[in-house]
Amino acid sequence: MSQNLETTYNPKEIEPRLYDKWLKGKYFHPEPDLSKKPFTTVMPPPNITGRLHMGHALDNTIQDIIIRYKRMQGFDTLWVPGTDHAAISTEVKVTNALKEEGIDKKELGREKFLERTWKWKEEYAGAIEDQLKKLGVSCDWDRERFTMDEGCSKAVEEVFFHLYDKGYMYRGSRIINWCPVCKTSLSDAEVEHEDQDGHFWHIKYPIAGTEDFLEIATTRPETMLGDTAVAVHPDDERYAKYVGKKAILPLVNKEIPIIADSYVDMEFGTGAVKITPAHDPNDFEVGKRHDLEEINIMNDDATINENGGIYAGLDRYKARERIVKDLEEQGLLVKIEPHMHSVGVHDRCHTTVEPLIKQQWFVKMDEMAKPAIDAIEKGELRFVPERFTKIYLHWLYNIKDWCVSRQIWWGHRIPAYYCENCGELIVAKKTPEVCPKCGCKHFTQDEDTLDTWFSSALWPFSTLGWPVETEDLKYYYPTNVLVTGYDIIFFWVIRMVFSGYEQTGVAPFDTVVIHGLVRDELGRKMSKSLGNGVDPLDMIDQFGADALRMFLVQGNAAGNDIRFSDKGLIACRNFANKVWNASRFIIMNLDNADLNTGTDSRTADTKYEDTEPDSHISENALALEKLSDIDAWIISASNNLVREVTDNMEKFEMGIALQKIYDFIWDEFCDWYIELAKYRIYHADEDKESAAAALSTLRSVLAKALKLLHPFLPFISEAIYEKLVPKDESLMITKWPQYSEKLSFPESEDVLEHLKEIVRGIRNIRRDMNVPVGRKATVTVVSKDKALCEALRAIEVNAHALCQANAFVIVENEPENPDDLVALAVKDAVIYMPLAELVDFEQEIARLSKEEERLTKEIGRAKGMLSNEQFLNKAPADKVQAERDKLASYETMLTQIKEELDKWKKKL
RNA sequence: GGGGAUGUAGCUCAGCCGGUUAGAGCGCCUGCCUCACAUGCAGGAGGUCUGCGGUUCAAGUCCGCACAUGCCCACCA
Repeated sequence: MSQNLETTYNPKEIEPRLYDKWLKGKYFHPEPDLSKKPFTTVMPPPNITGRLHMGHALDNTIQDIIIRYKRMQGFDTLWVPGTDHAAISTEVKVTNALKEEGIDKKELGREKFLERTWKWKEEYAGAIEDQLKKLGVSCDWDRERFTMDEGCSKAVEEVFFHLYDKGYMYRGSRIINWCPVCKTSLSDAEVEHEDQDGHFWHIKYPIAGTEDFLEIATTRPETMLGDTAVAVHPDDERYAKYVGKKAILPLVNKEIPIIADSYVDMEFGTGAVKITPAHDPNDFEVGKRHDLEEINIMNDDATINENGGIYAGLDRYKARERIVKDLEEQGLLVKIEPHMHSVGVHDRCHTTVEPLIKQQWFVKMDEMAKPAIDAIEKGELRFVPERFTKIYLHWLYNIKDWCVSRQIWWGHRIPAYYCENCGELIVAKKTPEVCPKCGCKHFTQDEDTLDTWFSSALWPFSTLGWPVETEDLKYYYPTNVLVTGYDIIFFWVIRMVFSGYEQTGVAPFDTVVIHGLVRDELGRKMSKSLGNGVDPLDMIDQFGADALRMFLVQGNAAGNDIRFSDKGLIACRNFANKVWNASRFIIMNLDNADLNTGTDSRTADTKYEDTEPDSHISENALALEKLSDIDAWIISASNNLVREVTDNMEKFEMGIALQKIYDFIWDEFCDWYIELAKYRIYHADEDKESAAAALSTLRSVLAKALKLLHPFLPFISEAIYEKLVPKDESLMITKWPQYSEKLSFPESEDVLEHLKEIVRGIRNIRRDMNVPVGRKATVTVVSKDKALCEALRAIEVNAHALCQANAFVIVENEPENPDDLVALAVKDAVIYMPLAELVDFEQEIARLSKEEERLTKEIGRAKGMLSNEQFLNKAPADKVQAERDKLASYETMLTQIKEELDKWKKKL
């Protein structure tokens, strides 16, 4: 069969048009409205280093779902988009791009390099914006920001001055992480630890004036060129006699002190440690305690410098080889052991970092960490899911000062100047006129720029205008929710929180919604080197933005990783198609009805959709129409759905909320309600009012479902809604439905359940007895339940399609010739089908026996529970009663089954 | 070394406050081109909820231990 295009939803035609419509309607753009409550979120700014990946798609989908939901709830919603300059990453990219053109960065010079990088920024920020638009995000593009734009730069400066004045920003010579490839310092957070196979070299250090040696063990023999002591534990009796003496540093032939320090672990290695204060953070601390000399033996590219004597000029690893060889030749190498150890690498380029002593700018963290810690206890900040609170607190409790200066060009330049004459440091907005110390008029600005996270830390308020007290800042700040991945809690979330408290006195948001990573089909991280990345735009192109969005949130609990699969994506696309077709059916029939009655049913209000307290809904309105039990059921079910979805949205359980909508639309609405309503619609001439009630219900319930669906699948829901309710407005600004007691009809739900079981029962009898599909049978249902009988009429009129019946009879009394009939008890009803029209006895006996077994088992279980004194005494009354009811109904059914079985066995 | 996560159908995953017969999608099997949809419809098979112990009238759910697999943090040379 060839595909009929009209019957398949085609997102490509619809999505761009609707996004334009939204933009033109300015629906994403709010102005502070004091009559409303604000709801604000800021977008984690994507780096301008390249295209968006699945992680961005996930992050922004979640934000869009939240923001669309809140917008429909009537909040004045603001979502601020933007991009991040991504200092080191971008500098590396641009440098490489230049290199390919044969241009050397250094030769090009700072100014020209920055010009070039700004061009890069324009290009990539634009591409990112386009990509986000394809995803359907409803952020306010009029307020789009960039971490290096004028306002954000102003904020950065302001914060720098503030911290400097307070003494929280200081310049100091300390041991820092150095990337020899990027040639810049790094913060601790930018260093990743990797376990590597290494070696443990045992080396003899002769003790001056004796024949003795101290045997030390090291993983980095090349650093011995910078050794300024050997340390042992103060309680170590093996070495006590040497403490205070001198060791002779091999190769260098220099005397260094033997000191005692409790940092040394007696159990580990030989218990004697070489101390290299300039190239190891621990040794640095030991050095400070013992006032040791710090000898830097490395250049910025990790080659050995002039302090390394004959090894000068060698790369650190080359030097290691030579040193080991030389030690061996001198008989000072005792042994080499294999040793696993953890090595710090730069998270951007994976180069092994080198601890070096450098003059850098630091932010003092201990005081600023305090309010960020208290925020949790005071309830001013919470994580969803909650378990991430621990990670957050753990980092804060162990926080160290933040090295914020970077030796690169792309970034916010540090506003510090040095007097060219006396070196006096002046922190100021502009180049100072005169040195207050020496009167000199010549200054040099600090060459360094700030860590990229320094500006992102201010993002929630810098984007709203801070430090200027703008209307936006007053109204929209503090923001409400922040959505981000767990991998960036340290880098970003924590720094925003303490910056928010320090600069604005409040937490920058109250809720942090954490999501996981998108992995590939095999559970691996998506990465460039593996080549397993999936481009979200490709997926949107193939399946539509709605399908991608749906895939990213469905069936996933908050904070858990997601495994990408195109099969999952196809299932989501199929759902979109299902919604499309159900809607097509409804709209088509509404149109037909209009033709028949001469009215336009679509412009009428959707009666059961808008359930605001003062709306037109009333008992009266319901009574006026010929609503059947089935209509009442779907209205009631959709009403319950509203409550469930809203509850889950409030908890940020978006996966569950979507699942409920999915189940409702597909299983309840399409598979049952629409099927049951068909006959009434097709036979409108027989009963106009009934058809009208069905159509009205279809339209109302669909409209409600579309609203609930909209935050998740904004395009298709809007596309259908504009056809269903052709008013000049957008679904995205309609009211979020509310649960209403008036639309709750629990009895109808029971009736429906019963009815479903009857239909399934009939289908099952047919199947078990191998009745050919073409063969119709007469079905008789016996029941004294009035409501059920009424509801059964829906089947009666449509029995041919629903259960292949050529006749469907509902009666109160048992049939006179039960022996000639197959019977199936379903609660208070019994289904009879004539034996002559069916066939297989054995199948029927098998079916009944299976049922008998099941019921017997259930009765046993229920009886067990009910004979348990403890259960009767301790369980809540309704649970006990529920169990009694179950037992009674099982027993009735079992009796009937047994009679049936006897009957069939006799026939055999 | 510390912290946390995960373990449920063949696969990928849901499962709220402990309480009907543990669910979905995909895959598989059977039958259907039924006038919204074959991106569909009606059915079916498939589960010792990792294991052990505990709390409870009642445990996939809460607690403890064990095992397995990811992850994050950490200065052991």
